[in-house]
Amino acid sequence: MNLQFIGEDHDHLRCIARALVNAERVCQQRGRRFTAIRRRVFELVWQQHKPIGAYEVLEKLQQDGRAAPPTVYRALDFLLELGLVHRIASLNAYVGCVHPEYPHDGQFLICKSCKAFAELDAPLITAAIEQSASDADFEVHQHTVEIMGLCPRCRIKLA
Amino acid sequence: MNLQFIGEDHDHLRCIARALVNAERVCQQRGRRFTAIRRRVFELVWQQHKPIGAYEVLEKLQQDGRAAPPTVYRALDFLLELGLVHRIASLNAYVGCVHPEYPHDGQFLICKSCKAFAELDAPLITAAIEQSASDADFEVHQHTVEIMGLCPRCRIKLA
DNA sequence: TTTTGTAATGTTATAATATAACAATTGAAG
DNA sequence: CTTCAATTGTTATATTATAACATTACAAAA
Repeated sequence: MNLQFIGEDHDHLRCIARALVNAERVCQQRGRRFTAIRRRVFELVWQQHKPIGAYEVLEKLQQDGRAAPPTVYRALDFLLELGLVHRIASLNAYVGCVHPEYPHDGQFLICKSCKAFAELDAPLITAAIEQSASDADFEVHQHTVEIMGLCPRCRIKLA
Repeated sequence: MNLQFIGEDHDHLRCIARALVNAERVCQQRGRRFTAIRRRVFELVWQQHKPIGAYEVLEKLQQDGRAAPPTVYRALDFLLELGLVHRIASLNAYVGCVHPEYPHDGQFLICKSCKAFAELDAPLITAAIEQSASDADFEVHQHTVEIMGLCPRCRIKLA
């Protein structure tokens, strides 16, 4: 399964709304509370279709009132645990997960120019990783795949 | 091409010596200076077959005399630029590159238990990434692949 | 409905990782 | 030698993340 980069016509309010419904359902299914803070952090991460840093989330959260780093990191940790957001290790940043129905490692295309990202869940990549690991007699628990380059739109713009 | 995990019989002094010769050659070919500090940092990164943090390198460097963070980060940046070491983003740590003959993105198997790593350069993974990116009309510049799990030895030990 | 225990959040401080800015030194090429 | 660029030294600080402990909120038992 494959998510492409979003286009001009993307209805982001609808997109966030759908993500929120998903998140609520996931929390309910797992018996976890989707508290006000968690919801707010989740919305802030989704508000841009770009990776966002924890301290950037914090700043936005502080516009609503007082908040300190642990508040943000706890919420992010919670969302990560439930697979509602992913962490981009190479950027120290976070993105909303597009299909949190089941836990998974995402694979990410990230545009160096506009910072837009797309989440993949490419069986081909996963299979290649499993194959290579198995050749080395290695047992895979988790993988990080972060692909940097130019998104379709920026390729054209910068051509 | 594929590097497996090292075994009991591994002659690490020889291994480091070979790496140093490689590094010297790479520097010479590219007209860059392999200074005392750079050499020392390179040795320290190679001294363990595990990822090492910048501040861990710093501590060891300080055993020789005074040193501050920028010294370490500059040396690491230099070595990264020449492809003599790789950075493991998910660990904020560094590893020696096993085949610095040409610049490349490594792919890494990292044991959660003993922290040993193996560097892959698996065409299958690279091809899968290229394919997936191309499907999304994305132009790949660089990729990060970090696979966490259990190495062969720890699989047995923990079984 | 009070009690009570756990989960969640608040708060302060600090750890861990990384870079900026500028001064001093070194070393190779002219 | 001189001079210029690369390298290193030094101090300060930015950025990312967590520890530790106090307080609050909430759901379920009594």
